[in-house]
Amino acid sequence: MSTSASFSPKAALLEEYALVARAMSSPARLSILEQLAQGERAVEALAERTGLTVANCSQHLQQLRRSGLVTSRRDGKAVIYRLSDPKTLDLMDLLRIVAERNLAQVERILRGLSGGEEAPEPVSRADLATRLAEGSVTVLDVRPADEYAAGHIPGALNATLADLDKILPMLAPNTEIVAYCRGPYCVYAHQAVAALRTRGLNARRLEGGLPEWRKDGRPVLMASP
Amino acid sequence: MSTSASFSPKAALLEEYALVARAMSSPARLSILEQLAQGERAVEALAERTGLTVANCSQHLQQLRRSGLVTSRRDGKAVIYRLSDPKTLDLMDLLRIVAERNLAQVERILRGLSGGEEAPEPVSRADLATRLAEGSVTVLDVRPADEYAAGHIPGALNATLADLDKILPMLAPNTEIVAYCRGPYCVYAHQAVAALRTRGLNARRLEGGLPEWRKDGRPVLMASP
DNA sequence: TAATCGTTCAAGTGTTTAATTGAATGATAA
DNA sequence: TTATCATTCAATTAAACACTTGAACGATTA
Repeated sequence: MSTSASFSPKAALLEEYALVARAMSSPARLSILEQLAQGERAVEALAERTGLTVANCSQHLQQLRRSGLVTSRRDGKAVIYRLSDPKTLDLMDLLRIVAERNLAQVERILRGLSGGEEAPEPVSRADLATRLAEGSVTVLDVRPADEYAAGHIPGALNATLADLDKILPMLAPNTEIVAYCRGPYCVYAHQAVAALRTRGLNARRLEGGLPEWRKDGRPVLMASP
Repeated sequence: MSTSASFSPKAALLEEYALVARAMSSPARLSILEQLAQGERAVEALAERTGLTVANCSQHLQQLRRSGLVTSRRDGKAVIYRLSDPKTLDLMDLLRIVAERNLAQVERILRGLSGGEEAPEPVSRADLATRLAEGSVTVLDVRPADEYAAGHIPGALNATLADLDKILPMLAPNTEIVAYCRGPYCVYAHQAVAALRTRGLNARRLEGGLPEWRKDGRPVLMASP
């Protein structure tokens, strides 16, 4: 081009920034990042949870590593990956927010998740914390049982979407239910809220998910070892 | 995996988020976004300032439009593009921050801009505002003259890197100089600070650039019409 | 109405990417 | 050591992308 130096530092910087954006420009890699937001994971676990083959997942992880978003360490035979920077969570969240604000398609999909009904405003984490202290709320963790076991909001019940009916008897009809899942990219909480509301229950979604709750420094109950 | 959008709503959502990230995954498009952060622009102006051909620039703009990051309107013969959402600025800034924190290469390039010297901490916008009120600082706008004319921080001098020596006599040696340019993606301020410091002057960089200053609601002096 | 100008489209070329398969690595356990 | 297991590499195919060129469009002006 017409820039003064053949290797302008500015172009080099833009190249690096673009590398990070490119790492986030594939649904598969966003899915991996969402998993890593829950905590560090081995390749096989990531592959299983994202529905990718192990080899393919490994390739995507290499790309994420080149972009600096994840790092890895060895633990025996396994290679464990993790997010290298908590700010990556903020970046993913902002990416989602910008997409929601500017892409009509996103609005449409989210509306579809709520069964066409108007979804209520989510509950902020601060609100949930105060209401938990009062005991004026039932918290529902909509993630798979193993993720619940690895850590959850103290006092939360656990049920996947498929098991939702089984815990209905435990939900007092006049107490509001707050559902959460993995985080802003996870749609379980959206779907659970829609399902509960069609059953006449008063349910809302927690803003963000467990990683955001943890990042705020709020208490998380871990499984006893 | 499936390229056809909505098998599962979750996959469809990730696809949309990835679309936004993909739009930011090219140096050319980041360069265009940086220009649009200054204000709305016609295609030809964007092409000239980014060093792209008009046709190529137009293609990139189509992609940015598909991702929802920019919108356009017609003004006579010209089509004027602008950022559709101020949050895009935040997203670009966070992308840069994450890249700087996690890619050693970025650190290296930035160090190169400062001539190997340790660069001083940038001045926050709040600090500059109070020190401007005191008159205890000289502000230097390092952008091209036409961009300076279109709006700048009140009281700022203007000089490009090439013209820096011409304004040296106007800089009091015992008053700190604060240099700014287009924003966090622009390297002019970095380079100007390095150049001034080798001349023995006390210079620092403003955090962010004019778009960020404006976004904070701080005063900007516009050219009289 | 026709001519003009800025912008966009369509087609072609060379490069990069995602995903698959099967083989190669590297650490552990027998 | 050898066998085993999780992970990565290498080679392949099909798809997507960046950029160029020249033509087409749409609003303005002559």
